Amino acid sequence: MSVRVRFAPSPTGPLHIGGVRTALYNYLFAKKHQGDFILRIEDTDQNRLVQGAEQYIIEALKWLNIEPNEGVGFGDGPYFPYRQSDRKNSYAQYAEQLIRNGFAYYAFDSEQELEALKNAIPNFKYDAVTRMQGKNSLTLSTQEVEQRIANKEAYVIRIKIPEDEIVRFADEIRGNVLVNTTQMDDKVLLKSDGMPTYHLANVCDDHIMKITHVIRGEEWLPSAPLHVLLYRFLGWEETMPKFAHLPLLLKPDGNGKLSKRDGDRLGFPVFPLEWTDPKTNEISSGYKQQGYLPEAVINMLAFLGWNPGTEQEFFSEEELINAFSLEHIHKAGAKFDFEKAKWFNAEYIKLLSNEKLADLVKEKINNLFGQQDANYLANAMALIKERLTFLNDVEHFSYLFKSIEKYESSSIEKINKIKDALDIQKLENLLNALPTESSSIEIALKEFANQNQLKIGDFMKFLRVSLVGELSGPAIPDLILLLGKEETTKRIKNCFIQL
RNA sequence: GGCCCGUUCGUCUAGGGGUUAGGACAGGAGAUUUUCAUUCUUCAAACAGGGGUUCGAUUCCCCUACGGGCUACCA
Repeated sequence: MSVRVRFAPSPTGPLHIGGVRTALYNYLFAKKHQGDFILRIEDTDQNRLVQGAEQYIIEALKWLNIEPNEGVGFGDGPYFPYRQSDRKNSYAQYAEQLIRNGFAYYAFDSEQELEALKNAIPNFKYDAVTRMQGKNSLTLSTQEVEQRIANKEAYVIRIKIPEDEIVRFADEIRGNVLVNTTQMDDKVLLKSDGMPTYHLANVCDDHIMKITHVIRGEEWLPSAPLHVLLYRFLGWEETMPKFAHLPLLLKPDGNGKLSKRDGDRLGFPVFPLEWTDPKTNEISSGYKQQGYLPEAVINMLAFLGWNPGTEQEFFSEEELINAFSLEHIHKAGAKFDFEKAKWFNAEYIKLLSNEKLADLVKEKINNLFGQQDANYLANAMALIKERLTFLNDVEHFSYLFKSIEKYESSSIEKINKIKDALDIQKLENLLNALPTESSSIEIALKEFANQNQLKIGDFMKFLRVSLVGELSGPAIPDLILLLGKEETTKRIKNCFIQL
């Protein structure tokens, strides 16, 4: 049987980086086994839908190149539709089937009645010992139940959890997990608005869509026994998917799982793409807009909870697919490491060709500094590639694209004394006759300094401040080569005058 | 509170009955460089605690502590 896995987010907001990792692991697992990766939108809670969230999920997966081969936004497959609200009608019949077979029941308890029960009974849960105190088809006569339904009275359908049984299943990551049904409660399967809850919808759809492995976050572990029971009661236990519950992504500091707030608080993105909340207009930053490369994000995320078992740390997507396995997933939660994310990104930028890098930043550069020649831009990238942590860092290198507007004051102090010793006319002559190869230029500059009794360090500092505006940056000869004789001469004269 | 899951350097992790407990990020020191960055070398840094089992436990078992998750007509 071929592997089929799904990523099933709920469109209640932008896709969180933890969700992205879940999607990634599903994707890698599917590709590794030549299986299918499905995107299913779990929008059974109509109250929590957020405008634009579904589209965001689709775009985020596209940017990261973890594209499903079936599902909402990625072309229909054989189990269309892939949005649960569009499958609404199919769930009630399964809930009814459970009732017919004695595995579920109607419940008419109002919100207030439930509240009263909670107040009256410490640690109340709707279960084998308390369900006989509720208003449901177990306590009401058949006639009354029919009457209430005929009267269109609101009701939910609850699962009837067995009284005292051990439910067990083998988690692919955690091994055997067992729970006694006395710990479980009669969860609502079908809500009063006719929508299924996650539990019912998820089990039905996974069965119908022939999902073979459910790979999801650890927050689902406690409800896995409920799902196992549902498969059993629905008669699908034979083909029940395997479960793999992933460790959670935790806050970098302190405790708890990573949340949207942590990004704002600690200054790193928790979302792949920038997101504007449609209600509050609040903007949350995205990896893309911050200048991350999708390959770096993927590589970084892959290593948060998984390892290849070797010391290799850079993986192309193809290598990731080959190396991936559920056995190498760590059991404990992983604190998100922002420093490591930055490092991965810087490394991936270094791996880029000058042309590719130029291509990625040209829009930003052109907006900031005016239209640049493609060739020039690529040459400029060669000089700063190893200085970039993010693509956006190119904005700090204005001196490559326009003349120096102001010199850093502390740098000026350090080169003041050179003015008396330097013959600017001689220097201009030198520049006019400069070689066209970096190391030769360096030799020529050093000779010039020697011949004119200039300390090489002072001379270089002067050149640097002239060309850059401050005392840091790429090698002087490379800078001269990039800027060209004319611009170089202009900047040096300018600086000399202003000193 | 109850239930479930977890615990190796600050962080991500490898390992697994006998190892100098390995790597990476971050940090320190040094080399290279006119500067910064890069690169290279190098240093420091961990098996939560207590009981077992065993000739031997970081590794297996139990307990405790700590951390996390769940406990909705949310997913």
